[in-house]
Amino acid sequence: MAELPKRYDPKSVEPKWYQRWMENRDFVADPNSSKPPFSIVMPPPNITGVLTLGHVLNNTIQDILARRSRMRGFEVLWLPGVDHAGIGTQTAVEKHLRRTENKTRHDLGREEFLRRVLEWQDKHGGIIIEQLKRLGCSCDWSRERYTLDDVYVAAVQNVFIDLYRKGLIYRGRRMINWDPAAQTAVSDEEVISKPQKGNLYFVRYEIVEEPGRFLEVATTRPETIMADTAMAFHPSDQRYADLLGKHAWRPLARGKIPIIADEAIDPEFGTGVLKVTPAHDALDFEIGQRHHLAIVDVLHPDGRINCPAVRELDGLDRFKAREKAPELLQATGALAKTEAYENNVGFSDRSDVPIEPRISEQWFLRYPKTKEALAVVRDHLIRFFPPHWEKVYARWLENIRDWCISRQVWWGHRIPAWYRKSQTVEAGVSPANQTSPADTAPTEKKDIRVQLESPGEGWLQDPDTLDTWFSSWLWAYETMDEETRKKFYPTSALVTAPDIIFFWVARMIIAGLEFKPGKSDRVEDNIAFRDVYFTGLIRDKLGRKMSKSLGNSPDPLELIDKYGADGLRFGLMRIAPRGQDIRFDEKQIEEGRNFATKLWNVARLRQMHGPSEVAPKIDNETVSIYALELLARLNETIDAIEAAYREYQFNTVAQRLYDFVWGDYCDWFVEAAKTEIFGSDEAKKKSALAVMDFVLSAILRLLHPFMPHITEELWALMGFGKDSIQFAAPPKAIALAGASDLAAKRQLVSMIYQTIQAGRNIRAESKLQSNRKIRFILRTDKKLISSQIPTLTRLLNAEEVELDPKYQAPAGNPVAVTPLGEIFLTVAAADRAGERQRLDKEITRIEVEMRAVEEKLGNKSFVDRAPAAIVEEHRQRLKGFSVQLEKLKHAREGLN
RNA sequence: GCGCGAUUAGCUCAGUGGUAGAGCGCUUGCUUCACACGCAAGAAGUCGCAGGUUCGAAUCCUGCAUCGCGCACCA
Repeated sequence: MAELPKRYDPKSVEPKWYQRWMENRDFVADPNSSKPPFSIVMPPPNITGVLTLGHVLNNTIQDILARRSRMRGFEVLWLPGVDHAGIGTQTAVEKHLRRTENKTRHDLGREEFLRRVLEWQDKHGGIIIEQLKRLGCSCDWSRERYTLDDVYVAAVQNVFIDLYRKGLIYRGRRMINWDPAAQTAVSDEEVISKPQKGNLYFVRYEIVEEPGRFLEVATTRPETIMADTAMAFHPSDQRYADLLGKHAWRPLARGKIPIIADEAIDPEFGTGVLKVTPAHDALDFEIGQRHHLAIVDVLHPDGRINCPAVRELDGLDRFKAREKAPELLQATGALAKTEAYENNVGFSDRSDVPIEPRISEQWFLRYPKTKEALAVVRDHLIRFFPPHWEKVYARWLENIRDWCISRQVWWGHRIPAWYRKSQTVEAGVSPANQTSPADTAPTEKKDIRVQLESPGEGWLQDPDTLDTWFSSWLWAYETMDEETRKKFYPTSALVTAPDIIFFWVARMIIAGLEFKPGKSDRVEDNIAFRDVYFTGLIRDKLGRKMSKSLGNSPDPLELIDKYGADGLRFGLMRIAPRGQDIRFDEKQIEEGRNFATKLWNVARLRQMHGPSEVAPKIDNETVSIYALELLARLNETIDAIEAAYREYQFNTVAQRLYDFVWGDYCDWFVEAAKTEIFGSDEAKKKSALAVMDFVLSAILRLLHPFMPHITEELWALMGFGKDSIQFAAPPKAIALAGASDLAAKRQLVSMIYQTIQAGRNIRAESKLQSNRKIRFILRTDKKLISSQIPTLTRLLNAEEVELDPKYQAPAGNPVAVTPLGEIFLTVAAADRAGERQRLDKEITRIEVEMRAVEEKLGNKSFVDRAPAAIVEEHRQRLKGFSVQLEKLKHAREGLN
């Protein structure tokens, strides 16, 4: 075996192994396998997206689950794919079009525009898939799916048709959220409310029946006054009771509007009077319905004012009009006053512009199976990690409203509905200046056909497409063919960010329950997944969300170049507490890289002492006490890791492995074992190397899910297995109970290690240079120790450690009290004053601790009521302290 | 307004009733035969505040404060 280079080089190792894994088809899932199934479907990233740290977090976790399951003997399917992202992709292409050709999609026409999107997709699509491969993701790429695959499109359309026939999908004119930038309807979930600074305008409306008397109204939207069709106050509001049934003059687009009373008005707000604008506000719309008010729409779909009656405002952008309207009111004396005001405004998640509430004819879904969806989570047929998301989920389902599923974009799944040619197909663009109340009842018109194929001559297809999430909600099973589904559905786990709990997770649960893709009709066979793990959000060092505009989002590919995929994965996982937001700091990735180097080097050390054994045998009886301690700790680590995995606590797994490898293995065991490795006793040397091999092999297997490349490389280099580590069984705790005096031996090791630390401490405190070889004297009555002197000498970096049970220390000799006895530093030059100070400090510390323990033991309640073991522990500590104190005080006296 | 989460060392975070922890940063010493992406030692915390339960609280309960998130309201 060639000597390993000093540093691990991920750049050459990582691509090499990934390529080999692909060539061997190691990630390909076999639906006919006799192994038990484990399956995950990847939350599909946008096809034209690029890898973000969020993706890294997400997919590393999925890869860990997949790889661990593969090692544990499961047939693993990790199904990857991409999403067409309707509005997102269309917007990107439109922007590009505007910049390069100064054209809109309407200039090109639907067919040409879609051709351009495909072009765009060819150019930018698939990048993220290659990036996921760089990360080491063990997806079954042969099954990569796309939400616009032919079969998938057909499935989505069939689901639409099915739900329409069941009466759950309907078309209706209703108040929806309109995105004036993207010019499409969006769902409630796509609206984000943000506080917005603006003005509150107090406008006076003259009473028609009582000229000279005015009703004053506070409004934030003076530009919609032309659409007012009533004035309203609370029925119990005595201030205005006498005006009920009278009329007011609308100050812009002057006209008579009725004065009404409605429970929905808050008398406390503003003047207690509301101007009712049914076309442009959801609450006003409801009031309008109750009072059969006319609906006047004064906005174009792009947000410009549509009101020829007021020439000054007509055609103005809504925000310009909001400034202009008060000026007009001012001129006629209708503006009483203006106050600065901050309120919450709904913004489009997509285009980040204020949403316009708007009446529009759209397709809606009345959610099926909401009660069942609540039940499967409440009864833990599906488990959420961390569980507090169950409440968020339940709240959403309990207050669920119908889902507006049609989008006025061209890129996406075309709605399989057909209209007779004679009928105007408006599709979301509602005619302006309606004068009659909208029909909000589900429409079931005779001249609509919902089916895949055109009914024939004279029929036009609905121009709209479906909400992207209306295709995503089938992702858990429509990505699988029947054979695959039989083996792998329901999926085992879902790993996702919590911000799509409503968009995706909840809807997938509903889809599973409604469409029953499982092998039987039982609920258990149809829920989309068993466990849902919600990751945290990755924030920057200052706690801000990562965003393109802030430029605070590091490029994961650069991080991979710098630290290796394994370093990035491990570093990130170690700081990602379950379901808590993560503050990202590149330092943490550096630590991941350093850890990889540490692992590499300890393997390098081992490899310098000859070839490893493939299956090293450990003899509990002949093995050194340090080895026994290490093996016991390995067992503890394995147990802790198992428990952490069960709770999806990946940071705990990573931390335990880090501590075990760096601390227990490298810092303590390997250093102690060097006595034997460099010693002349061949049997002991062999035994020490076998333990090194045994534990290193276990370490590699435990680490493989987190750091797949370096572990595979070392597995091969060390010759621990002929086959890939990917399918090696994870280590199990080994039986140590048989080892004689295990507890006593472990205690001895602990005492030795504590003595070493004490010795190192007095050396450092005595200001002796680390590289200076010095003599220690250990005063102890423990006979066992003599055989451990070489190890003590090595770990103390001493010239010699002398064992002298009767040593009489000269005055001023540095000393530390340890569980083994006292350890002395024999240095003539030791600084007496410094040593005095050190001892005083130590004495004070122990006295303080002692007093606390004494106090506790003096408390009768404690002695009577605390568990006996704990009381005994305190007694032991007290005894230890007094012995220690006596010795330290003795040493201190010698210094006077 | 309702709900959820957070508050522990300078920073990022572990720690679910019994001696306050890690990594980074900082200080000191070291190129010692795997590793300076390293080794060794050290300093550093009234565990947000106030009550309560308990022999004993960072940990359990109540209230409050601050920060963040979600939902509702948003004239």
